[in-house]
Amino acid sequence: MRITISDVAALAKVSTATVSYVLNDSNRVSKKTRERVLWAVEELGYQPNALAQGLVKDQTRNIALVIPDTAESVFSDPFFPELLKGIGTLVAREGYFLLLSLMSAAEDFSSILSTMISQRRVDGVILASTPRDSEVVTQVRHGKLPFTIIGPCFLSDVHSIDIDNEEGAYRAAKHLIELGHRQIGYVTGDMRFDYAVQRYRGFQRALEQEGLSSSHVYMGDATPLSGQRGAKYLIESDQGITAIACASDMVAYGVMTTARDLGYRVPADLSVIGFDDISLAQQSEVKLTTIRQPISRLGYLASENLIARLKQRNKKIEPTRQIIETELVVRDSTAPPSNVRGD
Amino acid sequence: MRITISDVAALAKVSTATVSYVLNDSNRVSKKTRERVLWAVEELGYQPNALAQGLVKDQTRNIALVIPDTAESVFSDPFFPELLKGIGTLVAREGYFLLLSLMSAAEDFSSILSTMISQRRVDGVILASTPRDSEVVTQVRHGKLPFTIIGPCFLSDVHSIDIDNEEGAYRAAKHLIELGHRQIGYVTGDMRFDYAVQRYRGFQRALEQEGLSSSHVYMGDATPLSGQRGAKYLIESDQGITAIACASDMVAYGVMTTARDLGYRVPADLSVIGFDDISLAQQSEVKLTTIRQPISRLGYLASENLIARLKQRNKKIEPTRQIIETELVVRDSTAPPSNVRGD
DNA sequence: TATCGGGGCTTAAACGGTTAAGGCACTAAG
DNA sequence: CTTAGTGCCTTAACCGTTTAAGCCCCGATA
Repeated sequence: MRITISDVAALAKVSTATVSYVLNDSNRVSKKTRERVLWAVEELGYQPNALAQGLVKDQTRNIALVIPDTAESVFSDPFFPELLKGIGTLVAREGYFLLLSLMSAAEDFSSILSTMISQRRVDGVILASTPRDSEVVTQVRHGKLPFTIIGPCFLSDVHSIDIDNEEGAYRAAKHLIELGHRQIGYVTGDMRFDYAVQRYRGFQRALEQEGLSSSHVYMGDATPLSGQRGAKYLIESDQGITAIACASDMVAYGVMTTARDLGYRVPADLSVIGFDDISLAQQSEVKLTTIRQPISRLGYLASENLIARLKQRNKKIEPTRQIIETELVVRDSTAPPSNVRGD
Repeated sequence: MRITISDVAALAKVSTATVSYVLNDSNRVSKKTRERVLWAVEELGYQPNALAQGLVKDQTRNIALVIPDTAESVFSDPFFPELLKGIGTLVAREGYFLLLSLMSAAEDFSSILSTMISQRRVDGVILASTPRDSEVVTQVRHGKLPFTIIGPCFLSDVHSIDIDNEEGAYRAAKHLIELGHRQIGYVTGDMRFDYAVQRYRGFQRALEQEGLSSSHVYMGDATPLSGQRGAKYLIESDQGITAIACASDMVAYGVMTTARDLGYRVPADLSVIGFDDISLAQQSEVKLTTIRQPISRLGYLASENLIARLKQRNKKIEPTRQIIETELVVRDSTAPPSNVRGD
């Protein structure tokens, strides 16, 4: 049998109430008694039972991380581990625990999710990489728990945090234009996700602003494979494309390998720019120019937002939508096009 | 306020005990009453509070997944997401929830771990990618909870599951030898982990069995970067190496990129074989020959083992060590060496 | 001296379930 | 007509905490 508060109380020769007061709100107890209690706690190695504590306080100190991604992309993309790192850091520091809920693992995800919420297994929820029109958001909202969304979100009364995808992609395209490129291709991500749509829009805006054609586009799905196909398609369509912007680094990776296979040197014959700045991008033979998004920071801030609200309990905090800026990181995969260089 | 068992009892005009009996052990209640109770449950959308239930039953239905990896490797390696997939599948199916505990996220990991255990937040623990000599194992064992280890483990009274690393690496080397290679290099993983040591031994055994030199070795750390360095080192040492075996696919990836940079074509001038069979390996321009380890299956079986024991409660189950076989997957990155092909 | 105030502890009632034990009504057996 | 047995439900104790309310004692005040 485990050590309970009664064992401590007996050893310290006080009631369980006193022990509890010492442990929670210690200035109500005399110094002498408090020390005796703390000694007993130490002596027995007492730790309060989280369930009993939670039952009376109506809190679990658990936070759910929900990834309702239908695709495998969460798993092949290093996005997820990075995010987890940021979330895990703050959650651990604040004395919370992380309950992981992966859609891909479950036959009936929505029932598992609602079970988790209505059984009160968590105090709050972090929602990441939700596809557009996902009913998961509705469901979580219905659970009446505080929750924070990481990624695009168009609901006004919801706390969310995201990077500026549109602006990021705009900067990427702008960078290529400033290098002198005029025929620029684009390989999209999975357009069922809003981030992919937003990035595509940023690309488009930059090109149209300069009066360039933004029609060299391949619809991909965020995998390296779609990058390979995209590169093949764009290069072989033979419209003199000298640069390809990509919706993600993984896509850019695929683009680069195929470009090389087709005899194009990067960046001499073809400039490639990615989006994300995953660590792999710095380990490829041609270091990828990309748009850095602070993924783990995103996770950190989301947990911070959620935990702050959990601490307040009743006091309402006004819903916020935080947008984190991205950053252009110039490495080796982009250069002026050969005709410009020649001049 | 939430709906409790009393609300259901009131609506169904029975005592809370009856409701509980219906929900748990329904053949003790008359059909008529049972139906009325079930109707009330449905009507109110009642879900039992997990904390209250856990308190009296002394179980949480939470399982901890502990990754005490110090290195970043868990995050850059796709091993982790795959594992999660396997674990998540069974855990969800059995009505458990997954509590994630990542070392890299925590300042004081061991205190977080012991808190989690002694506060009784979980019923059991799955331990993955534990480095050799990690005190985490001791700590978990001290918690007196059932736990299962994924990966190498030399303790006899512990449940563990692993792949046959030694045999896998042996097969990889054997494959190269059978193709006709005689000068074979090896890039190791992070040798602080036993899996890396075991794989290295398998490689060594195969070569020594054939009377070949097993001294062309580069000590890596499981990253693509160390693969790049390893390739450079092995090729430039100029001992006529025609093939390189790698401790992991990520390493093999690095080896291939550098080999190509140095003007070696894969597999014409250099054969490369990996280990893991991660999905990226099939998306590279030269599809990687590798040793497949069923990572997600490993996770699945580990959870299966743990959950089976949780269901038994008191009845002891004899500790087992399961070893899963690996499989050679021949793709495009290996071929006979040019001198042999020439004949 | 009686009253009051307050510090410092304890008592006991929650929290929301489970489950052993008991009670009640009815039927079958002696 | 009692007794025993059985099916079905309820009562109440319990799990391990927290916390409002109460009690006791002591010193200060009137």
